[in-house]
Amino acid sequence: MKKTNPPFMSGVPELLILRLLCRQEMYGYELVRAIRVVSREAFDLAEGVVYPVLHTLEKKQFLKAKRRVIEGRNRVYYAVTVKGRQRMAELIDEWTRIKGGIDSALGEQHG
Amino acid sequence: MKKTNPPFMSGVPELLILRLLCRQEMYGYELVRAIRVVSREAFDLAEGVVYPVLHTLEKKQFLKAKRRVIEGRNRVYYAVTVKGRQRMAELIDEWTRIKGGIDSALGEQHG
DNA sequence: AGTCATACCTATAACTAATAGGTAATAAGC
DNA sequence: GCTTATTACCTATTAGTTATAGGTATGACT
Repeated sequence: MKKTNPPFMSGVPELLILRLLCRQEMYGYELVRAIRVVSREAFDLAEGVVYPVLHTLEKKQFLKAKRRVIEGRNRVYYAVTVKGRQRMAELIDEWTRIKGGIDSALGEQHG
Repeated sequence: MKKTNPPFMSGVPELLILRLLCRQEMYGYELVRAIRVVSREAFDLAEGVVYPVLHTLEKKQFLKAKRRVIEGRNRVYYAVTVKGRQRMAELIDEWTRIKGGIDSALGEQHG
């Protein structure tokens, strides 16, 4: 039995990754830890989540990958493209809209 | 080409439906319009979305269905069970956690 | 008779996060 | 020298959910 399709998580990994990479280039393993930090431990996305998203975003030309060897280690750094920035802006708009919709449906007593 | 799995929508129909039915019993067709209203037009869930969710929630015993004939029309009213209220509380907790995580990841400049 | 609104339903598709593995190199501890 | 932990990458599979696009039937209104 596997716990999949958890509520409210669709689009979240993509948004977090684009947001972090907009600030600075990073590699996958680094992103996994950064997501924990910037979300204040709200998210703890496994590598098995992050890497496939990176590959998908690269295929869609939202990211550009650069392979580098640092301290004898092979790293794949990702940078956000112009298309990627547009995508992030769209996602933030969607997020804002949906957050507003849910919160007004819940009413103010639920914050 | 079909637009499926839109970002940030997972869990949303379930939460909205539980929330509305917690206030009062409603039937599916009524829910479709109510969702538009309480979300201030942020959501416009089609009947093809709402009905399957209702059936799933009933199977999981989060809802109880009562068939009635009103003004010559057949309606299926749904009421939230105790289990359903617990489920809604869990969903709201999740929502709060995830909203907090995303907003702190985005930073305050994005509201 | 014909159209619109009401009221219910299902089959299919598309996608996506999560799990559970796997590989390989370096660093640290004993 | 050997073992373990950390770094760093990867993929196959599953499970489940929203969205679309249809369909059926009744009553109201023209």
